[in-house]
Amino acid sequence: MKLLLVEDDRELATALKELLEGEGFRVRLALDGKRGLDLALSEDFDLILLDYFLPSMNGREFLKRLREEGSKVPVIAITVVSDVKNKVDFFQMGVDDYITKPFHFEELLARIGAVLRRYAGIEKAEVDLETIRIDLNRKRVFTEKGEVSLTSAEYLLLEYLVLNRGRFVSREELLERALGNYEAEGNTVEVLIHRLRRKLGRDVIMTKKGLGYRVM
Amino acid sequence: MKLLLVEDDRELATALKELLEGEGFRVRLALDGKRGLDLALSEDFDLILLDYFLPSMNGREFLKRLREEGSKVPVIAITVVSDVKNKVDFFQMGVDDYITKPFHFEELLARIGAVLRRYAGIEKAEVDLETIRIDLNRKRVFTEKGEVSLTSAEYLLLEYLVLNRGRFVSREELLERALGNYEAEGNTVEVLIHRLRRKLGRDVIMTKKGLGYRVM
DNA sequence: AAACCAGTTAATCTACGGTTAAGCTTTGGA
DNA sequence: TCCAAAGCTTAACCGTAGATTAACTGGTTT
Repeated sequence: MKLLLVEDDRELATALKELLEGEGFRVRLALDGKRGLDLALSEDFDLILLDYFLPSMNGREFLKRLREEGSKVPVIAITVVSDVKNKVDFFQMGVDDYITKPFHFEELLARIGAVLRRYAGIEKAEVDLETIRIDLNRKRVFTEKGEVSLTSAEYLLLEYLVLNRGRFVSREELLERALGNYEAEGNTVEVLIHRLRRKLGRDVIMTKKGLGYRVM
Repeated sequence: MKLLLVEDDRELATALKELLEGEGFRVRLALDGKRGLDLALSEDFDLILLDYFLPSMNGREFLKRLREEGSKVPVIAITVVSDVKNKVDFFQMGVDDYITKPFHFEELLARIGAVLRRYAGIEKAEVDLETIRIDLNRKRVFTEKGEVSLTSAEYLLLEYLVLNRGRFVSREELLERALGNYEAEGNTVEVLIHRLRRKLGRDVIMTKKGLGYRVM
């Protein structure tokens, strides 16, 4: 397993590198964003660990360029504070997972393991419903008519419903758990459900007044 | 409400403790798994918050030992992995809920509330009657012909009758306890019973004049 | 700076489902 | 076997949860 660690704090970087190598990973180190990007594009890595607040090039910029070049390498972002408004913003950038500093090394290992497993396809990767099929790894959704393109929020909502299929999920739970929005206000969920139904068909998601939404 | 917080990160632990105490909980703190387990087994707690990645004893081990000793205290796991595979594992280990770091305090509060409520209530599972089967967790009802869709009020009525099966329940009791309507007026219950009978079959709910309704 | 995209908000519309009402049927005591 | 009271059935009513549509906003792209 070949990892790329992009981290400007030399001390932390070398410490992490050694620890990861102790776990059997091969680790390349880049002390700034530009070099990191060059490396990421010129070599094949299984995973990139990216400090999100690099002085030279921040994580957002890094990710944008990386994805523009067509790279699909999974990325775990290292952030300082969870100042991200909600999950949508974050995952929209193409991050697979994130961890907040300071963290325990075990936590990082667990996340690396989870992401790698996800990408290796060891995890259950697909869910087949009556009329739709969902690729959980690639985050793609297919109907009888072919693939449909969902926005981030639409996808998160659908995924949550599918992973909890069989039971009714309340609007509040969807807002909080699926979208990560804790100041539940407004009818966002209703609008997103409506859009999902338009794309997937009317009968994939059912409503029960007072209980919430259910798939299947 | 007495909580046990098992968390080795001293900073996070004390912060959480204070926040929880601010919410009116009594909180005991254990900074490692062994001490946590001792406490859990020697005192009565309403709920345990367990960091799943303790250095000394991990969550799995903790839970195994806890349950081996016969404790039925509900446990909320604090974890960093967020994949579904583990969700199943967790619940198999006897975890009631879990929350992934980093989390908002409000979310933790919500989950604590949910678990406590669940435990305060009647134990729920599945009830099999002669002709119908009821999944109390998912609020779903099946007859020989397949699933029937009940409205909220219909379901509440049926659930109450089933949980009190064998005895006659008066119209007033149903209205007040099952539906929560304390200004008993009109014949709502009769209409709902009628609709239930139409959906479930005539012989599931029987009437005794002057006494009320009964499910066997 | 104009156009675009995606999530949220706001305003309006719809219909679900609990309630009411009115007439019908069954029960069981005299 | 009568007949009131209790319960059943049906249809209509209507408030509100949810659906729908369009406009808004902040960020990003051209």
